[in-house]
Amino acid sequence: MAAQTAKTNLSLNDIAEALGLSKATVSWVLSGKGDSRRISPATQKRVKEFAAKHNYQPNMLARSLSIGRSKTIGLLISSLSDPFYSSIAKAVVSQAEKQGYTVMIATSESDCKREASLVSTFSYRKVDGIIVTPTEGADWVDSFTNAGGRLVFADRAVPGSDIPSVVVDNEQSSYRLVSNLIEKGCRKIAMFTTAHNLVNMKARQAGYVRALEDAGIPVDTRLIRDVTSVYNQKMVEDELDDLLRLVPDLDGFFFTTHVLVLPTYVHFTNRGIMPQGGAGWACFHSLPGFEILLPNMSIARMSIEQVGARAVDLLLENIENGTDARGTTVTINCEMKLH
Amino acid sequence: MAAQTAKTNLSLNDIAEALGLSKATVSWVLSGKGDSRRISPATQKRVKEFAAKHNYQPNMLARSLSIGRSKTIGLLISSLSDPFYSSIAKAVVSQAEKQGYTVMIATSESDCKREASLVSTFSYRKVDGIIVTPTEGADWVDSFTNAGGRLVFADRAVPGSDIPSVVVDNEQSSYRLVSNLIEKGCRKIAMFTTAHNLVNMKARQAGYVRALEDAGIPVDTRLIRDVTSVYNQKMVEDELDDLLRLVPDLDGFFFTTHVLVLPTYVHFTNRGIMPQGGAGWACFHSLPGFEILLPNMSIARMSIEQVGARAVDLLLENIENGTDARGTTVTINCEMKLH
DNA sequence: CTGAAAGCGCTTACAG
DNA sequence: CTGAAAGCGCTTACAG
Repeated sequence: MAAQTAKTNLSLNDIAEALGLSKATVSWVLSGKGDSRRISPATQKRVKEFAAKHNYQPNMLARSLSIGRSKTIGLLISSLSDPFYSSIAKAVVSQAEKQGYTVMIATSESDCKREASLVSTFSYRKVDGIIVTPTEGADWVDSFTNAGGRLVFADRAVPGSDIPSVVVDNEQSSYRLVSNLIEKGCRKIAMFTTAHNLVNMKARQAGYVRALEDAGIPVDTRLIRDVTSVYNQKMVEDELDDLLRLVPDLDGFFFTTHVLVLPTYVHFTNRGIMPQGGAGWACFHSLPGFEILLPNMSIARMSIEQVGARAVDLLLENIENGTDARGTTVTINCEMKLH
Repeated sequence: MAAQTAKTNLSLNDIAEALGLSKATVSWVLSGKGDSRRISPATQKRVKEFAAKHNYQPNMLARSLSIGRSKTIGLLISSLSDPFYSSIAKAVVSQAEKQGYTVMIATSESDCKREASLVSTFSYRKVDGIIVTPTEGADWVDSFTNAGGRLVFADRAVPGSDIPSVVVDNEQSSYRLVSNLIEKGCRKIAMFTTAHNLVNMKARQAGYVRALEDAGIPVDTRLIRDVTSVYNQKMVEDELDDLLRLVPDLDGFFFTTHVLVLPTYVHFTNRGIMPQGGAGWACFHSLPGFEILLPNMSIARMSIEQVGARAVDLLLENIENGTDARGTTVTINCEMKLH
């Protein structure tokens, strides 16, 4: 309203000049070190009041450049459209904020060229460290850490690497899910999966196999189904039809991922096989609506938020203590909803 | 492996010294202005090779401080767990990246105190501009823009404000959804909503009302239902039961938001009212699984990605041209899936 | 109790 | 064709 020219923010220097003090003095009091520097209360008061009155905003760029720390971390996740990754992002952002850090975010789209280039962007921008859900064959890691970069992996660890990681206990949780089905009397339990070559998927399959073996049930490979494209309903249906044809008396279902559940639900319903609220089903991870649609399904709910939060803790710990936590792996247990 | 000390990144100065040149010269060639500055090809070659060999990474902090631009934008959304907002984030991040900008992200959790404080964090950090999905009564706007800050609103505009905004055409899309139901013969169309005081919800209700009026159907307020807590299944059910009791012959359903659909679906199914794949239903926005569960439901699919992308375009345009686009409102139309 | 000065790593008029 | 110098806005030994 008032015809005032947009006042560009004043600097430490402006305050110093206006008050007839040195930049140093102003800097000390504004950074809360006035008392320890034994600056007179009167001066401190003048400075603080002036700063408040004129709404002084320190320039973090300058500060960061000066102290060599930016209080910024980079987050590099595979995707932001997948609720799984956006949950990680949510947790990372909120945990970082608690500790006074701001997060820069980028998505690799599971492309390792992009990943490498985005990591280097973060580097340029002098983030204090990065958190990444690594793609297959990330080759930037060594050069990044050799240059002094701090890094923690979230969700996936890279086999053979000693970069600190926060992961979910895929094998054990799958084991418990499948064991639960067995306890309920299931004997012919199908395993429905996708992208079965990914580390996490392998671990889930291992849990499935171990549960069967521990129960003395032979593994029937006809029951293990990998669908290439989850979003191709036809593919899913063909796989299911084939499965039902070969093993018509299957009595249990273990989904290695939530995304396979709904297509199966619909196809079964259409075929007249009522899912009975998911009794005899078990699923890794959940989707909004499952508790309504499939109240009887057993679920291993990944505490994704914990993955994100712990990753931040681990990273900031390293940053602030100058450590690197090589070889550390934090394993987050799933929250089990068993029947 | 090699017992090499972590080589901290070299600076412009290091290069200059190593090559016996001035920082200026090095800076010119590395920033691609070597030719226009008429620096000898030989020198340019030496500099570039040296930089490449030693993997020189410019310090963006220093660069930003020097030129007064950070090539960074701030994104402040309500939440990251809601797919709607994470889609905005996705679009913003990818569009910004295309133009060489990095995004800092924060979530307001719809708390306007937090919002104000996070905006000011972005300010400190000297982002070139911010994109925000504003909460009710955002009071930081004037002081932010008066200080020269650039800003565009996404998803919601603030009534009475002339801050550039990118919004979805809530009223018109709702109108079309409801008109579609009417064309199909529905006459007693319930409207199921939540948080009906939010700008966007009001607009959707307005579209509903206008569609009815244009068709000469009187608005029956008993058909308009607002549920306070969407995640309280009991509340939703009570509201539905009450509705069915008062208007047992209702023949259509307009959901102002996708989150209300699944609870209704389940409750209806339990009550023996078959949703018939959503025939006679219309919904604002979608959820994964709807196309499978409710293939006959009409849907207004917000092009959220477009909202994010256009917001970035608008912001960067302003940043690079020094304009402010006051009063501009970009309206994104929904993609309609009608039956 | 406070200040003058150097430094963080860039950019960019200004000179020659 | 290239360099010396000032500046961006901070912090922090060092002096007194």
